[in-house]
Amino acid sequence: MAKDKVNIYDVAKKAGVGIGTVSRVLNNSQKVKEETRDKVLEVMKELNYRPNKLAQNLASQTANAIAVIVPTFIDHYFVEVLKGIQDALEEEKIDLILYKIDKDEKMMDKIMDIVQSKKVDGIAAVTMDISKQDYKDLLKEDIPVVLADEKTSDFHSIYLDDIKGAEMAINYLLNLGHKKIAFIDGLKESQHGSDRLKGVKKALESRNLQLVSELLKFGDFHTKDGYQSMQEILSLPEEKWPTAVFAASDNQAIGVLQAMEEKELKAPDDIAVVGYDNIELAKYLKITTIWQPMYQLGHLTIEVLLKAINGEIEGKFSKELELKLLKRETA
Amino acid sequence: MAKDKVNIYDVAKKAGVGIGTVSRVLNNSQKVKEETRDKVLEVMKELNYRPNKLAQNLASQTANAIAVIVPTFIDHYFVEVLKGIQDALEEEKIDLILYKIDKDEKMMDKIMDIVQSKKVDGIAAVTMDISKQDYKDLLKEDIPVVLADEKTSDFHSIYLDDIKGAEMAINYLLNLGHKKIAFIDGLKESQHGSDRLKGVKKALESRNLQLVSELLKFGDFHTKDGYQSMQEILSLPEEKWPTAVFAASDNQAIGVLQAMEEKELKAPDDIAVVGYDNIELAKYLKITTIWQPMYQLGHLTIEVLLKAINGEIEGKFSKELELKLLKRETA
DNA sequence: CTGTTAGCGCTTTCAA
DNA sequence: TTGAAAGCGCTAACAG
Repeated sequence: MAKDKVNIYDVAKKAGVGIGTVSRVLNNSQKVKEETRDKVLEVMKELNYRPNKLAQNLASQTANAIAVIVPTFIDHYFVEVLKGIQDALEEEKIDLILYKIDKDEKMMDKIMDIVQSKKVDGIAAVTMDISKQDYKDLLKEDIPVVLADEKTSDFHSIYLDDIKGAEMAINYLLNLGHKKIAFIDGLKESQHGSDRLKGVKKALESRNLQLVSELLKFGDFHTKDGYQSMQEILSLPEEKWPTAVFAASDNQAIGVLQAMEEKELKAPDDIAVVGYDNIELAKYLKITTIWQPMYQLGHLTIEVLLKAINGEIEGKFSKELELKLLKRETA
Repeated sequence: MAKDKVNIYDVAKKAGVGIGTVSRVLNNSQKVKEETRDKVLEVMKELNYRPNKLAQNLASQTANAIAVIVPTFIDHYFVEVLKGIQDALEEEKIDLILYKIDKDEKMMDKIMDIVQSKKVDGIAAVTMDISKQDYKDLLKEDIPVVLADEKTSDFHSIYLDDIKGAEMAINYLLNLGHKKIAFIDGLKESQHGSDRLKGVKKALESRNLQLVSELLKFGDFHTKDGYQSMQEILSLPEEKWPTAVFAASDNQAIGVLQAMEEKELKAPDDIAVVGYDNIELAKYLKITTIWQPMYQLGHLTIEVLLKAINGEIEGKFSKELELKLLKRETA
C-alpha cells in the first residue's frame, strides 16, 4: 500500500511542476520563483522526500565521497590520523569510504578498481607506499590522489621525514655525551625502518662515530621485538654495552625497558632510552620519544584532497610535517 | 584524444556483441557461450574497462556498501570494534562508509538521510543510543539496522550488560572480603554510567551492604576524573576510607592509582582497585579490570548485518556478549 | 545463448 | 522562470 519509494516525479506531480524545477530547488541552482520553491519544499516535506544519492551521483558525475585507503591494520597508530581526517571532513557533506588494502601485488589493481568505480571523487592513501609500485595507470586518471606519510613528486603528498627523526634522536643522545649508542630498528624492509637507519648513521657519522654492528638490531616495531633485541645486547660482555638505546618505536622502547628492568638497570642512569611515535603508554612511562603529528597528517591530507577535488590546487602539493623530540625521563 | 571513459557500449561494440552480453559476463549471470565470454573478457582487458559502480548500483538497486555510524569520537575504545568490523568485511566486496554523527536532536534526521540516500544496503550503529530516540521512521524503512552495544528489541542488537559487569567487579571485591567499597562512576547521564551504578548497588544489596554516598563519585571516564574523585575520597577522615575502589573505566582507575601513589598508598594492599575496559595501559599496569569483547562486538555486528541484508535472518537477532573479569595485580 | 529495450532517479541543456 | 527531453552507465526482463 505505502508507496515506499517517493521520487522526484511524485514531488513534481503533487506540486504541479516539472521535475526540472524540483531538481533546481533541490540543488539551489538557478532561480526558482519563491512561491514555486516554497510549494515544492512543502510537498517534499509532506511526502518525506529525500533524494536518491546514487541517482544524483550518476547524473552529476560526482560521488560526494572520498576514499581513504589504509594497509592491513587499523591500529592505534592510525587512530590519530583518522581523527584528523574526520575533523577535516566535518561540515563537508562528503562521505568517507574506508578501504583496507593489503600491500601486495594486487594492491594497485584494487586501487584502480576504486578509482574507476566512480564511487569517490578523490583518494587519500595512508602509508601505502604507492610510489614503490607501478602507478602509471593511476597517474593517467584525473582523479585527485593525496599520499599521506609518503614522499613523492608524482602525487600530492604530506609526509614525515624519518631520516630527520632518527637524526634528532641520535643527536640528542650525542649531545648528552653518549658515544656508544645502540639502535633497535623496525623492519629492515620497511621504508620507515630503512630511513630511520639512514638517519642514525648520518647523525653518527657527522661526529665521526660508527654504528657498531652488534648494537644494531631489527624487529617488527613490537614490544617483544624490543625486548628480545635488548636481551641480546645485554648478553654481550658488559664493556660492549651501549650507554644509550634508540628504538624505532615506543613499543620497542618499552620492551627495552623491560629487558633492562630484569637486569635491574635503570633509564637514564644506567642506559638511556629514546623511543619513537609518542604513544599513550610512552607518555605514561615518561619515555623520551620522537613525536609525529599524526592528527595533522590526517587533517591536512583531507584539506588538500578537498581542494584538489575543487580544482583549487596548481601542480603537486607537497609538505613535510615537523617532528618533535619530547624530552621526558628516560633520556 | 584518449577517450577516457570506456563504457559498456565500447566493450560491446568492439567485441561485436550486445551490451546485455557484456553485462552478463560482468555479473557471471546466466549462461554465455565460452567463446563469446572469452572474447568479451579480452576486449575488456584491452580497453582496460571497469564497470561504473554508481551505475551498477542504481540499476540494480543495491549499494554494495554498508554504513557504520559512530558518535562523536573515534577513540581507542572504538579501534577494536573497527578491527572486528573490518575483518568481518574482509572477503566480502562490500564498501564500508563511515559516518560520524553526534548524538543530538539532528541525529535521527541524519540517519534517515543515509537510509534514504540508497548509498548503503544496511546500517550498523555503534553505541548510538538510538533506542532512546524517536526511531519510528527508521523502523518503517525496510533497511537492515544492527545496533552494537545497545540493547533493544526493535532492531537487531548485540550488546554488553553493564549491570552484570559492575556486579562482577563488586562481587569479586566482596569475595575478597572488602566491605567498604567506593565506586567512581562515569557520566551520570550515560547509559553505561547509570547501568554500572545499578550493578554496583545490586551487588552490594545482595549482601545487605549499602553504597555510602561519600564513596560514590561521577566523572567523565577520563584519568583526571578518577584522579580528582580519589583525591576527594582520600581527603575524608581516614576511618572513612574505602578498602577497595571500583572505577567505571581503566582511565579513571589509573587516576585513582595516581592519587593513591601521592599518598604512598599501594594497590591492592592499602586499597584495592578494579577498572573497566581493559585498555592497553591496564594490561601494562596490571590493573584488575572488566574486559569487554569489543572486537567480537564489531565482528558479530557485521556478520548479522550481512545476513540480514541477504534476508537470512528471521525476526530480530539479539545477543549479549559475555564480559570477563581479568584478575591482575591491583585487586 | 544473445540482442534489444525499458527503466533506475536524478541533472542538465534547450526552448519556450 | 520553467517544462520537456536527453542522457549518466548499467541491469533486467523479453523476445527470438
